[in-house]
Amino acid sequence: MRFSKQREAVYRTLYHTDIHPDAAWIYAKTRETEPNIGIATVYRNLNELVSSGRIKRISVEGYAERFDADMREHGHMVCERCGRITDVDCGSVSVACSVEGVTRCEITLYGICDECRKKNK
Amino acid sequence: MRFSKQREAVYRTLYHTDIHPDAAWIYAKTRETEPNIGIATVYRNLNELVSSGRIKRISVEGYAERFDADMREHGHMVCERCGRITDVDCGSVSVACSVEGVTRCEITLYGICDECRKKNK
DNA sequence: AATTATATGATAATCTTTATCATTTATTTT
DNA sequence: AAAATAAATGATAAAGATTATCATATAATT
Repeated sequence: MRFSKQREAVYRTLYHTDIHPDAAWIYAKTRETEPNIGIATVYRNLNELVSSGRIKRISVEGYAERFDADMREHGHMVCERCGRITDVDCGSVSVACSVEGVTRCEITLYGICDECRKKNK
Repeated sequence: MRFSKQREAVYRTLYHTDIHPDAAWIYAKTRETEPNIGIATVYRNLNELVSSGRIKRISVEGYAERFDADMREHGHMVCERCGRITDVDCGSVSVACSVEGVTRCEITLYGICDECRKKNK
């Protein structure tokens, strides 16, 4: 796999955020430094970065697919009100439900995040 | 919430399968007993059944949203080759990574299912 | 420098899901 | 039981997300 200017840029965009963005956000953000990049290139590179194990795809109910460049083992907490995703340490858990043939374990918590809880109280 | 013939039919279709199907499958299947039901009605009812806590929505990478009428606590194993979803007992796990504000915990394992492993050996 | 392979950007196409709206079905009220 | 109200339906348009296509551009190899 060649590391083109565009692939580099997409990766860098994702690497420098912790908001677990979707492709549209990554596209807009990457355009700030790479103004001619096309949306297809963003999707293409996200897919290739996922295939090559450099980033993770996160599937969340009710939202477009989101991405994460943090490859350390961790879970996600999805706010059902604002959609924000925050990292959760679930390191020890994946072992507990290991099954034959499993390559990875995704743990996703749904609920209301700190920010949203504060707003409503 | 009123339980119309159509809502009943959609629910029954889902209740009687363990393949964790998507809306298109549920639509086709429900049409066998309810030949005039429209796809919009299927989506509408799936959403309402989810909201009212009668069924679960399952978000899986690379597939349309899928649904499950089994409300007992369990995890899912998604086959990366054939897309099949099978149930996994993870009952004790959700407690282990509880976080403030969390309402539910989804555990999804990705890997290669039994069937697919057999085929390749 | 010529050849080959890979990546790009624009855009069309596809797939999934939701919105709209006139009609139908069910429930309440009179 | 008829009229009035509320909710659900089905057809289809619209929206949103993602992939496919393809001519062009860029990089690697010979």
